[in-house]
Amino acid sequence: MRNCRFSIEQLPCATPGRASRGKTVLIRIYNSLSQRKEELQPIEPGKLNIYVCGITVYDYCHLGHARMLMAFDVVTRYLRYRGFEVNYVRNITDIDDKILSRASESNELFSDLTSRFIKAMHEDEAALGIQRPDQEPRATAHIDEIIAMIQTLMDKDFAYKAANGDVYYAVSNFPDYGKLSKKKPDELLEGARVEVGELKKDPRDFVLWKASTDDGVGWDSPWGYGRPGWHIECSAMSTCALGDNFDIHGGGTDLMFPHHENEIAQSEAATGCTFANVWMHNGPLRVDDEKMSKSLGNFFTIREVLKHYDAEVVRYLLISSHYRSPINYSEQNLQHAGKALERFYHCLKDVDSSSAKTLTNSRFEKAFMAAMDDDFNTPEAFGVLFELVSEINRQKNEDPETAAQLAGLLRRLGGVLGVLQADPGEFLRRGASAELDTAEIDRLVAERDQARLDKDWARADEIRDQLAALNVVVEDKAGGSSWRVE
RNA sequence: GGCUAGGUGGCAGAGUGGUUAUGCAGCGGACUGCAACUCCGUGUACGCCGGUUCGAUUCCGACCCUAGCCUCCA
Repeated sequence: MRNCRFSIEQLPCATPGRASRGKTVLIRIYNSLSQRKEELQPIEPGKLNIYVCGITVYDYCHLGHARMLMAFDVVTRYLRYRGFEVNYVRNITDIDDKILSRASESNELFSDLTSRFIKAMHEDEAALGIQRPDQEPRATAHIDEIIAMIQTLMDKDFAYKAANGDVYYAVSNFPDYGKLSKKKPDELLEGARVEVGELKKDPRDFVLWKASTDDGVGWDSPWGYGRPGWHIECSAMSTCALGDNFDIHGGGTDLMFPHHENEIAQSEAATGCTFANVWMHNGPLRVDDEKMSKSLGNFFTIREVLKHYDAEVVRYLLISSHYRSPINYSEQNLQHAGKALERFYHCLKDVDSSSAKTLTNSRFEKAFMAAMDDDFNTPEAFGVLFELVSEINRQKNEDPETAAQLAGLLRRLGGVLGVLQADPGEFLRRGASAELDTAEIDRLVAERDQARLDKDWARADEIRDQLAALNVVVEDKAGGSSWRVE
């Protein structure tokens, strides 16, 4: 059974699509920290501060990144649709060992390398229809805040300088360490794979400031020239952007330990406040049922995938499973995703909703919200949208006006999830390759229509076969045939 | 080994203490010149073994299996 982790419990006077500023909003929380479903936490009316661990920009974004970006894209889109004023912050880690080694390989400034990949990331996001965060802080722009936080930790005896110049966090001084990932101190100490360095006082300790060696990249600090550790960057950037305490902290489930655990340790030790109220972790992405990795040869970047598959199909695949479940990226699942979208677009194609009255308070919209309120249950929400498709098809002939309104609703709710915004005819013809002579196809289809009017079935079938050889399928309709690519 | 999360019909994927998920595929029907497309209808499911219960896929316990994390990782 799937536990409810995060559910919008109550939103008085919530007029869908309209801001409900100033209303009292309660969020039911059942997250990794509290493990209590009943716990209700009021949040600042109408406002939600979200911080998500972003990307370390040393290469093109891959499908795993897309999964994370998509999960929180849907979260923020839905919360906004529900009337929340969302402040979505997602950082960029632009200083890191991997970045430095890549820069040295390609013989360029590390900042040039990160600039390139940040630009690429923005392109990939846009291609997938992912809305940009409200703030996108970069680690290198927050060195002062990072140093200040480390200094605070030093002052409070939560950090110490080691013999080699590195500064470490003293885990043993933070009693709650492990509360997020539910690890007990002795388990961590016993873990055979935790390195026992002479520099660390405790094997669980982690680096806050790395003394810089000979690569030349670094900043001056009270502990000497160096650069920040990864974990402290997120603590400093989130606090700087959203304050000591904020509503939701997100990221991939693989970051829960040690990254998010360390963030809690750093921030709560430094500020004395509860760090994030809710922790949301998106599940992993797998490829053909295996972990995606370069060594397995199943590693895909977003831009590679989008060369072969439609962005909306990829989006549908990524959000048709629950955000916490693993997703399996495979050819077969992509095809299923494409088929599902075709069903929606076929429905929309036949009904013109452009001039229809906006439908409010529909039972479909209520069901949609009920699904999404319950921890962003996108699979169930899509189930509701498919029911809506059935209803539209039923009403199409009986009550076109109602059908048009329902189609408008379908588009509007699809928009909340970032899908169903394309022109239906255009979507259904996507995949038409450049070699196809569309004018010639149009001519053949028209000729076949005439042959059918003349009841020249032999000629009509001949043309149909001819088109089929080009992978073109004709669809006969009352007012003339259309075609699409198989 | 430790921790965490799972095991649902041919596939994908929700959910529930007794009542339809949904999509794809299959089957039946409508439509069609015949088809295709589309639409409508339709199912064989809840890892194994115990327990609680009037009743469990749903709660509890044991077991088996899988994945993630424990090292950089979204």
